[in-house]
Amino acid sequence: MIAVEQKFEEFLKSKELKYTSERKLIIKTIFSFNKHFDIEELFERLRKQGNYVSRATIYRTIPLLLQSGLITEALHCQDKTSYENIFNKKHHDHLVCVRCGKIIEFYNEKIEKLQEEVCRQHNFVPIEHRLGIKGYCEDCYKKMKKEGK
Amino acid sequence: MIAVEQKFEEFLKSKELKYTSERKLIIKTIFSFNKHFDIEELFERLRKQGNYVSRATIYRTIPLLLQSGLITEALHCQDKTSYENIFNKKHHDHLVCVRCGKIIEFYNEKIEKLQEEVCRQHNFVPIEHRLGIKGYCEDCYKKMKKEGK
DNA sequence: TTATTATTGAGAATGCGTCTCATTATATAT
DNA sequence: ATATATAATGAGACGCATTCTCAATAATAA
Repeated sequence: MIAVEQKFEEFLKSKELKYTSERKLIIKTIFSFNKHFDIEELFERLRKQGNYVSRATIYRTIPLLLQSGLITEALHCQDKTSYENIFNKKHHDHLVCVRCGKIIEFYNEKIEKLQEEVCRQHNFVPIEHRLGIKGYCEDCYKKMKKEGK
Repeated sequence: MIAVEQKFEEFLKSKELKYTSERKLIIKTIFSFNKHFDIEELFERLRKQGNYVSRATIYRTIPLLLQSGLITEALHCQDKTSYENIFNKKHHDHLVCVRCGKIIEFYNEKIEKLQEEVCRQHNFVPIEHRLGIKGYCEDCYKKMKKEGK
């Protein structure tokens, strides 16, 4: 069993919850993605593999994965909620292109440190943060200039 | 007429849209708030003032206020979308207490500069950014410790 | 194996937000 | 002022993501 499955199983056990076959399928499928995903994509991918898992079950499993720290809610790019695999991934923030939807991940140590400082100044105990910068990626910016917009 | 109303009227004029009595009521009401608000709160506040404006109209007015730069979408704290008055307000980011919902606004020049640098490194042209740090405010942290959690 | 309890799937229910359309209000030109 | 063109409104239907209900089933521990 791969590490992420083990971690999820341990999490469930600690809460006296059951590691069902549906939950196994869900976690395996999510971690075979390399990117962000939404509920419908996950549902479809499972179905195409021949593993039907009801939407209700998927919706019920997501909060468990969030709590166990294996996934996190991604930026609300358009309208639908999407998630991101963060198991064994270093924390990072995002540049989101508003034109093509491309997501560039970045990490800046200095920004992280400054955030800690801000929290200290306000006697605030941080749990997590989210920094998203919306704008135009290089390609889209060039295209826009060509189109004279 | 106060400045914010004038700015909204000018915005509408520039788009050949009409400055209706409903839009006047909406903007007056929003700017009599000092804080963040959601659609339902706005609807209720208008109704209690004796100014019924349909939800449809409120929903149709919000994008205009966003476009005109008078309000901005706030962090998705719980589940529902909320907005924030930003007319004549300096940009700021947020500390959000996950226990009591308190929002602390902050501004850090160094963080802003570093973000610009990150964008430059990725040839990314920023439009806007959102930094939200979730955690526990001073009071809630103390209460939690007392309760031994 | 049995008992206990959590989990599942189907579909109903909820709730936010959008759309439709007939009626009304606004802005502009006359 | 009045007429004209067009945008805006409200009511309620609608769409869609998410949650809930409940009877049947599966997982765990004794």
